[in-house]
Amino acid sequence: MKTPGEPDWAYKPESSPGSRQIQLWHFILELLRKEEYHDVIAWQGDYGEFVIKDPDEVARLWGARKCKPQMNYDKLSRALRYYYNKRILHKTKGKRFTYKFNFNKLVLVNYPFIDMGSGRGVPQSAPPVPTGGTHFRFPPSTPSDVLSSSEELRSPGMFSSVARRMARGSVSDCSDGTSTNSELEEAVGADERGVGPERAFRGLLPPRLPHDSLFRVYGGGPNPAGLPRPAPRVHPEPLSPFSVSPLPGPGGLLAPTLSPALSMTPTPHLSYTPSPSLSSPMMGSHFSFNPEDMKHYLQAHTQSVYNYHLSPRAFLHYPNIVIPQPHRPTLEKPAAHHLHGPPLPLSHSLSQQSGGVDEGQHPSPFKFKLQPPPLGRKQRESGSSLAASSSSSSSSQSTSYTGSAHLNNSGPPKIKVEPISDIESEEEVEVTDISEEDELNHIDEEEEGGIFTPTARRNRHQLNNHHQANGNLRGLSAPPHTSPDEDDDEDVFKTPATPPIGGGGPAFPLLNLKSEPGQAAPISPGGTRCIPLKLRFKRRWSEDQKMEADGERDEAEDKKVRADGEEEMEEKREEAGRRGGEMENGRGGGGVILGLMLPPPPTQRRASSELQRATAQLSLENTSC
DNA sequence: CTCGGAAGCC
DNA sequence: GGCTTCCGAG
Repeated sequence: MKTPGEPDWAYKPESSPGSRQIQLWHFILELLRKEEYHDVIAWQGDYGEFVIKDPDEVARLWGARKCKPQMNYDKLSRALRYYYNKRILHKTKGKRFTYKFNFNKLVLVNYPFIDMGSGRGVPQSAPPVPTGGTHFRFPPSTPSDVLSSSEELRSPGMFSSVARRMARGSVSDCSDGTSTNSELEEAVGADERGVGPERAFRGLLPPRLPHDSLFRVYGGGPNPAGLPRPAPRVHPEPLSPFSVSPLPGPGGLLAPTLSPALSMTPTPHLSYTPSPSLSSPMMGSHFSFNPEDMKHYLQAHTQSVYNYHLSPRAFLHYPNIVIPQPHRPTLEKPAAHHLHGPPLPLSHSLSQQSGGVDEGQHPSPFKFKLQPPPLGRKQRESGSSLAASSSSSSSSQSTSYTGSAHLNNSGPPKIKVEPISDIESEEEVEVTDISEEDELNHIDEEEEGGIFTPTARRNRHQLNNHHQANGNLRGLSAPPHTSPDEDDDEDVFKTPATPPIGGGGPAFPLLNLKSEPGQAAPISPGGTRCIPLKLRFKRRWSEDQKMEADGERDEAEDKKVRADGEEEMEEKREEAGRRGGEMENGRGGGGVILGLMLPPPPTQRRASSELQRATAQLSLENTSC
């Protein structure tokens, strides 16, 4: 029953956050969102960056959760390091016990309603993400559930069901599973009574939203038009890229919960953002839920980090959605700008692209897995030889975009956009094919989204090449040369977005370019590859910039604030990602991930708090062991 | 401290 | 697959 494209992992219950087999990163997220543990581990620094203040304690907690009394930081950190290759995390160099989630590309859109931060304390660095496992329990535990998951989304029941699950408590104890959680429980417990989780959810969402509704919600529905939102981008700190969720008000149904990520997304440059959002006075008139929005939304989900092991599938299928080719409406500007954000960040690009391509075709986009192929340093070093060959060859086919993308990026980071065509193929390919071509794609993916296919793995070394590839892509073969090193990896992380200036536009826009006719008609039908992407980008970019103006500025500032070598790069990318999430291949097929778009920081998360509480129960630790 | 290979467990 | 455990190296 699973659709062809869907990856197995999507179904895996075990990996789900709430499941017994909680994964370390879920656990970390969980701890991060609990105020109780702020002394032990907390967000700090920029996006997704967190510091383990008390390594031993974190290890202890982890050990407790996993019933591994022997756990210690050394081991835990090994596990964390293990995520480097998966692109889930990376180390913040120079800072002890400091790691950073790769939210950049990963959009946490899924499970939007999950709010992350419970604590108000949540900082700045906290991602707007749903944190922790607690919340996301979506992943069905059983196959049947899985199936249902999709249903859940659409049906009214979904939330409730979710809530129920949550209520049960995900954390299990080692022993039977029945036990509840200890520490957390208490904390949460009290609140919960007041509002049951279910209630909370329901409150958030109207009981029976058709899926349409949901989307609407996300899209813009949330804020009642009137919410006065604080200035969206107030964000003052560099740290808070993720801003906290913008939740609308308390009563809001959804809003809050709904993905902050989505809503927040500034998407400045998405030009055509559909922002239906209410808030904008201009458009406020009616928000109609556009297919685009949905699309965006869906896509976002697709890409979201959480997809990792969660099952996004649900989102995938929306056959009906047809995306018009968008184009950027210049007019509105993303109004979203501010607050609400439609989900779009990614989408636009995606939508356009995918719209055409993907969606229609395959619903299941998610092919991407986070795992990248890690090569060991050694391997890389030694491996260089291998790498060269395959990568180069593959490129040729890639569609124009790909190549173009590279070109653009060539400078600094490498970004790559997948070609649409590839995408499709990719889906299938992912696992199976590994032809040379694929390799390129994969590589690209890695850079962008961090998705890796098996193939990629093998050729990790090739990654080294990618740089070259980028340059060469269009061309074709990449020269062998390796420049491995950690930098690469990092680059990879960063890579995704990179827009030159603020706009991430360029890179992503590639896609748009395609679709956008209005502008410079950049692409001529046939020769996409040949076309001077740069020019296109440039134009596009300029437009975007105009549009983005506000948003960008902010971001720029943020960047300034920080300025660390690498980090800067990353951030840039990140930003790009956010803004431009567009680029990534939207098609789902590929797995691209996108940047998350983070939005401005609204602040409220009251509603969310309820959720949190509800979820809180889930518990972090089981003492039962 | 941090990294990552290798082996092993579930 | 996702760690856990151990460990040598930087």
